[in-house]
Amino acid sequence: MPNIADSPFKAISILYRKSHIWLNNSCARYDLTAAQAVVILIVCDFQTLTQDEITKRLSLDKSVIAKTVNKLEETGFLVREQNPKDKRTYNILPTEKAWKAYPFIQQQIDSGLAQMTQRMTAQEKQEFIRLLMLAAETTLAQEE
Amino acid sequence: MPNIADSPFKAISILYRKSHIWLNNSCARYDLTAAQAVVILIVCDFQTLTQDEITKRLSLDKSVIAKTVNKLEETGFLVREQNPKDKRTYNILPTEKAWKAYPFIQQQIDSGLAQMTQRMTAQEKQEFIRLLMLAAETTLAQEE
DNA sequence: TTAAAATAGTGGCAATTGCCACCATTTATA
DNA sequence: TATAAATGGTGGCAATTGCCACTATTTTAA
Repeated sequence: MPNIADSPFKAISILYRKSHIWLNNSCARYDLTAAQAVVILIVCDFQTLTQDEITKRLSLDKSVIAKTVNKLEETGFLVREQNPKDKRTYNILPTEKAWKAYPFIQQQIDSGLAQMTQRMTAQEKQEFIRLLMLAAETTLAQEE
Repeated sequence: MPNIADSPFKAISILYRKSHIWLNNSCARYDLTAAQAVVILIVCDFQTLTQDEITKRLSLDKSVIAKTVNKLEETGFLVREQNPKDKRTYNILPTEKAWKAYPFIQQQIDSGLAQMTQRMTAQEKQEFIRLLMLAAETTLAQEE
């Protein structure tokens, strides 16, 4: 069957779903799902974030982050600290358990990217990444 | 907040989710969800397909397609015909209602792409599309 | 300073998706 | 030809996500 990925819209869907399947499978050894791994990644990147900051950085609905953070607190990857300056917010912090998983998650995401760009030259790969991020930035700027 | 879409992995997630939100909103006037619209699109593209062919072309799990086709039959967008040559399969056909929605869906997908490539030159856009489809093809080829 | 608006977070519901076990039919093989 | 394997499709369950309505707190404005 030729031209399976015959439109950019379908291509984006395929890349999204496959990359999440990869991450789900590889993170299973840490008892983490892909969605949870991404939250750990970003919290470790910044050391501490409020839920709202995670929401903005991942561009997900705030209720989604609330649920994921909740789960990760239960499973001991994150802790919540009430902010005394603003009682509406929590500071989310990684635990030792999260720091242990962190480099593995980074590596898995890199290797997923390596897989999908396998047939590209180094220059094409670089351009692909640049254009993906430009498209995402453009999309986010249209929110308002 | 600079560099929100600071990784290609996040960029793909954002593009996937936002494009589906757009399609969901615009297709609401036809009482169609984004997932349903995509199935109508592909069935109209080929005039008739089995569920398995839809599955392969969209690279989704076969049970997902079964559920979506089922819904679209209920809502009168598709009809199933038993294949007399192979009693396991159905031929899925668009109804008049699907043909009416078809050009609109095509146009909505184009306009979503136009939005995300707004800040690209024509040449960059073309390259972006080429690389997206190359990445998706590469990903699919790794399935086996 | 009080009332209104904005902000941060929660919980419920529905749609999408993936995985699994399962059934029926067809194809391959011993 | 009988049996095993492959194929096409269904239904259940769980995770992800988006949307909405809601609460509590903080900020703004009258």
